[in-house]
Amino acid sequence: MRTPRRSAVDESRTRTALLDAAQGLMLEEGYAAVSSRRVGAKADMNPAMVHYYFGTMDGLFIELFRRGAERSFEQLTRALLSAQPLWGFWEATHDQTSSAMTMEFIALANHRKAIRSEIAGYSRRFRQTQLDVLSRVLVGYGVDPQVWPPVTIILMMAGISRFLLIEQEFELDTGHAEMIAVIERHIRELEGDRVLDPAPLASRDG
Amino acid sequence: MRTPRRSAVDESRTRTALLDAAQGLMLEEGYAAVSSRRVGAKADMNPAMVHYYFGTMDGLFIELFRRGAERSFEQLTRALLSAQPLWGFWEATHDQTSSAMTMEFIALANHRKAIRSEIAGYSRRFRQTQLDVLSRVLVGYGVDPQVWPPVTIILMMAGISRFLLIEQEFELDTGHAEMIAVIERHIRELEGDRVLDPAPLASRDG
DNA sequence: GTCTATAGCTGGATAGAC
DNA sequence: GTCTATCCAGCTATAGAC
Repeated sequence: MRTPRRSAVDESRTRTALLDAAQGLMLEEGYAAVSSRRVGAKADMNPAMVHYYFGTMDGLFIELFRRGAERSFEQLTRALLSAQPLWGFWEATHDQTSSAMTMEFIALANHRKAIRSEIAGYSRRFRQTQLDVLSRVLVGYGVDPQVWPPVTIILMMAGISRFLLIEQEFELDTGHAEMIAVIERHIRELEGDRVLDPAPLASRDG
Repeated sequence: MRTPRRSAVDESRTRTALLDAAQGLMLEEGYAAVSSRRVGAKADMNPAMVHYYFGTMDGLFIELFRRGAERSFEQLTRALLSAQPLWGFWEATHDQTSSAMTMEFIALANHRKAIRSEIAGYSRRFRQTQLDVLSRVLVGYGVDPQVWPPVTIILMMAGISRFLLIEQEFELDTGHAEMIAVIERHIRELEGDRVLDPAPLASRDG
């Protein structure tokens, strides 16, 4: 009997507007801009609403993190279950918004301990899912796990992708095209050309 | 006739103590903990000293960033000019303190524009130096630049290293050992076993 | 160079009216 | 659910004594 995932208050339009406002501020000006007053102003609402819906600012941050994480997890799952899981995963790691939010939360975690454990928990879950699916996929492609353990391929793609995204925010792009080309060459060797919007398998031949 | 690099005020003990205090706070509690009051308290000094030495908080942050960047640059140069430049570079990317500070400054840059251009400028300089040296080195090792352009090797090592460091701060280490093993296996193929504290070439048979 | 004092602002949180 | 009013804390920055 845990807390129900969705209470009445979770679905309120006001609540969603506050989360949206907080996310906007975080992306545009960093987490330090996310104050109850500024969130209220951006959502055209009274600052006191933040406390009514989330209690404390920590509460707001945690709910915002969870909302984003759940969305990313759905995106990840869809990517991994598609016909080209490697391509899907690689593209999922490019999500600019999600990556920028993650960076802010990582910085936040330094002085908000509740955020820290939230991030750690979700990260474990993400990694496990990636590993479960891609381990099977890579073995299927004939990649020798002694030479390239699946987890290293995941860490490489995730790490490089995030690094490039961060650099992009500073208008640095030296070598980015070459880096992407090298990675995609390897993906292509395993999984063929990227097929955009591939038809679901079930619909083939009706 | 630009501003001289080192004025009298630059070498003051007080100034150094303030920078040290700011750095400590930043690492322990994140950039948001770096206020003139807290820096003053940590350095056992009056908060007004911060404004005397740095003018504004932005001034403090910029000087702190530069001090760290200069130190890292010296470390990088030493690593690249050593007998095993690839090993040296790889190890330089592991600097926990430097990486954590960089993360904080990246987050800061989101709402402090002066920081943003400071980071971009130094990053370009770092990348250029890495590229100049490692391009020659890798060609010397016989790495085909058509298949593995030097810049991709740099980006891979830097990106992966930072990713692992971030995860470590959240007590995540799944696959880290395997990832490091794979990278070091490749470095070893090019540059042999790591020789710790190698004697300078000049002293051999000297 | 160092300190006190203080102006002026922004923020978190709550009580209580409606 | 929403809003007003308010308390208290912490912050930057400056003026001016020593």
